[in-house]
Amino acid sequence: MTETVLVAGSKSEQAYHAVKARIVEGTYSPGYRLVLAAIAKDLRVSVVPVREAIRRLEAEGLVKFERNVGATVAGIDPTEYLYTMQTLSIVEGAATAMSAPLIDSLAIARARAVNEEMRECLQHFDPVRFTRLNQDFHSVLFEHCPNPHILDLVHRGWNRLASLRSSTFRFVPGRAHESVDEHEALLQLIESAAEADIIEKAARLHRSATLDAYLSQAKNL
Amino acid sequence: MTETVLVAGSKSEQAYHAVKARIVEGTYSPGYRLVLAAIAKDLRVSVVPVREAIRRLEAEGLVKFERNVGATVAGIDPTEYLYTMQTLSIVEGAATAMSAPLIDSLAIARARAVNEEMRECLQHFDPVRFTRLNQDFHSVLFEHCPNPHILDLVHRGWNRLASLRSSTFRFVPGRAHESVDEHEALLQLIESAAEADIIEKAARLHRSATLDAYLSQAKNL
DNA sequence: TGCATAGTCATCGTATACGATTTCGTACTT
DNA sequence: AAGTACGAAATCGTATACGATGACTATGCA
Repeated sequence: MTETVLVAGSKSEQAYHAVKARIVEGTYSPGYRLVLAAIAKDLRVSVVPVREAIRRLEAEGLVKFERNVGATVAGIDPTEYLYTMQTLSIVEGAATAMSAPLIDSLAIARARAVNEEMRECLQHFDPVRFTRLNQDFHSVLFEHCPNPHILDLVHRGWNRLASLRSSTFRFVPGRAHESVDEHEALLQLIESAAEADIIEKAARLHRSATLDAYLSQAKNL
Repeated sequence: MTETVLVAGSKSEQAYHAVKARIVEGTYSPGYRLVLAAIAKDLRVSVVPVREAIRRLEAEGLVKFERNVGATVAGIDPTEYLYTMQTLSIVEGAATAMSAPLIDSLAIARARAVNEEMRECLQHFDPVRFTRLNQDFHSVLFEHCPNPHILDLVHRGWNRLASLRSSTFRFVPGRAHESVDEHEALLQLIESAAEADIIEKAARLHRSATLDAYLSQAKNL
């Protein structure tokens, strides 16, 4: 398995994807200090493309940047988490609703299969695996969204959440069960070609509920 | 009046704001070819900070970038316009709804005053002025949104629309009158502390209606 | 002993230089 | 006359180099 991506195009691209990957997979955990020279040496490029990469990641909110000081991996303080989830609930809800009429029965079946895997996963609960399946499931639902801007916003939201090291469900394991049920309900709405409004609201609430669970959990700490 | 901004901080910042300003105010119109060296010479800096600025603008969608070819001011082909308006309808609707409970009566009065100006403006219709007032009006409504991510998305949407040279209402003057009425309706909803759902839907429809008007207009060309 | 200040080190910010790629124009061939 | 191929100019991409800024440490004074 080659470490460096082959199709990388420009060095800036390479650097961008490399750093992003390390953030998402947790090699660079929140608060990690991103030193340009060090990354450049590591990737065998000069600092210039690395700078560009960092700035792009900053624009996506994965990295916090301070002039003349440096870049750090954006922490997920609880406030940020709230903002991100709230934003995602809105854009993902919209994306799912817009996507729904375009989802064929094959894709529905695929999503349902993933959801069944999630249900099985409830037995020997593994939050990390569960979270990845969760993303897979939702991807099927919103990926057909015809508006690329909205789709992009959804992706950005998921990316930011991914930089939470492991998983939302580590904090709120109780949500996992409900989550699976709500997924099935969502699928049935889509199959029955429900109104866009209805689907949007369901998708939005599904996410808000996870956020609420997290918040009431956090309050007890 | 000094041409260069004083608080500009880094050269990258300077370049970013300078180029952005020129795009928004129309000095660089859509399709304009942004040549790094030329801009750098013009701003008395080297190309490196200009590159960074361009990349940031690319991330915001104001600039289209092609490897080894160059950057151009993002055109507003009708499709892009549609996507942007659709996205804006969603995030602005949400922002307005979240903002609504925090708007005090003073701000309401201010918004109403702006709307009255718009109504007067209907007599000797000036699309550019009308559009600016329109932005002022909506700013009052969504600016209190407590979620900075969502607010940022709204601003980005408006910025992209601003790079339309003059005005939406140049194309759909018929919408102007209805628009003013819908504004008043929105204000009354907010004053009466209507449910967030209701406000969100109203704000969203208000924008979609403009989009629909544009689309049916465009179909006739 | 504690705080202030100066000096050094790490790191970022920008300029300049050169190599790589694309595009456009011109000349040649069919 | 039209199309293709070659070459030159324009522009981008990256590396290296140096200046600027902020952080840390050590030393001296209160």
